[in-house]
Amino acid sequence: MTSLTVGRLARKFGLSRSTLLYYDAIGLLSPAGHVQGEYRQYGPSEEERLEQICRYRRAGIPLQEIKKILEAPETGLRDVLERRLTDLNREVRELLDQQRVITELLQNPQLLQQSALMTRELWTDLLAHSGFSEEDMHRWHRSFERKDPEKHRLFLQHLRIPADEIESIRQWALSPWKA
Amino acid sequence: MTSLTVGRLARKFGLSRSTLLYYDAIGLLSPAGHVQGEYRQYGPSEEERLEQICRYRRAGIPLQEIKKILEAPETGLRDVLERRLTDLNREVRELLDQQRVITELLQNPQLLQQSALMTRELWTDLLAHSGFSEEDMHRWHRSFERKDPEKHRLFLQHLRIPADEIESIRQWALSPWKA
DNA sequence: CTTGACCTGTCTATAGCTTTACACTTCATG
DNA sequence: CATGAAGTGTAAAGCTATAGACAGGTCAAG
Repeated sequence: MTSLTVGRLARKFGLSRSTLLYYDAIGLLSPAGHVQGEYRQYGPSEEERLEQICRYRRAGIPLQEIKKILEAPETGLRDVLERRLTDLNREVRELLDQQRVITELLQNPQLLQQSALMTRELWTDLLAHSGFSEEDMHRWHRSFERKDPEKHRLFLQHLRIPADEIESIRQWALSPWKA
Repeated sequence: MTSLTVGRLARKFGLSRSTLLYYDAIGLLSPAGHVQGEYRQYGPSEEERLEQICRYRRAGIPLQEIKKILEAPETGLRDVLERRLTDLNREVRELLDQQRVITELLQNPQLLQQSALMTRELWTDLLAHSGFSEEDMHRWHRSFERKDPEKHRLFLQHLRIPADEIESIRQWALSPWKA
């Protein structure tokens, strides 16, 4: 009798109890036999179903779509995945745009409303502290350089980096990355 | 009297009317003088404030944080931007993970539950149709190759690409990108 | 004055949960 | 068998940032 109550199942899958209750409420994953007032019992087939759900959720598929997929796997799975891939592309672009906006805000002392002296140390500290790996930085400088070389140059100047070093950074930005 | 009603202001800033109504409701941007039942009138100072709001919104800052920033610009702006940058980094990574999950799902015929013959044509069509540029594909193959070369090889095999071509694709993936 | 287009304020709904509330169960321990 | 901790049930509200429905107001043309 591999049968689990809601809390155990939640822990087993790294979800919260509320999440499973919610899945039950919307009819996405209901325990085997569940009468009013008694504990929910999830069997092996529910576990399998939940595994599927998690897989699709990790792909960012909305719960309603997951429901449809599990009801009729043959119809529309391709479509759903394809649509999600399209959306993902747009979302990634949007986030990268936001990164750009923030970095522009950060390099604009007027907007910071304090004559913060933004030096290279401050800048690299900030980015490192924000979880940018060296490679991330390389990618960031490269896209900056390619999108608007002049602005990139001004930005580097703003960080009080000497002219010759600016040039080498710009070269580095355009070169392939090597760890 | 450069005074606008809610709909006009919304159009001027490319927002929806509901958005401005919501900003009013949460006290983020309220029209100059507004008595119950009468039309909202937004003056020039409200427009300026809205401009700020949009700027921060484009950076993905939550409305509550924007409110705080506008109330006391000197305190915490740096912190907020820095936090947002951290979050952005995580979010981008999550989306890229989702892309990976989807592509894994798509390359798994069992999960597609139809013996779809995934050829290279299908694959590239799919990605192109999903808004991937050539450079995106290059980046994708590169990260795949680096994260798990063997899996990448198997995937290419799965697309029925001949062995010699697979090798050249893997080389291409690791080489720097050039338009 | 009436028609119609285009507003407006207010209220409700959306996704995907999380949080809170409170009473009831189960189970290991003493 | 009593006790306490940890778990469970249900129901409800809260969250973000909008979108949409709906009844009524405004205004120019005819």
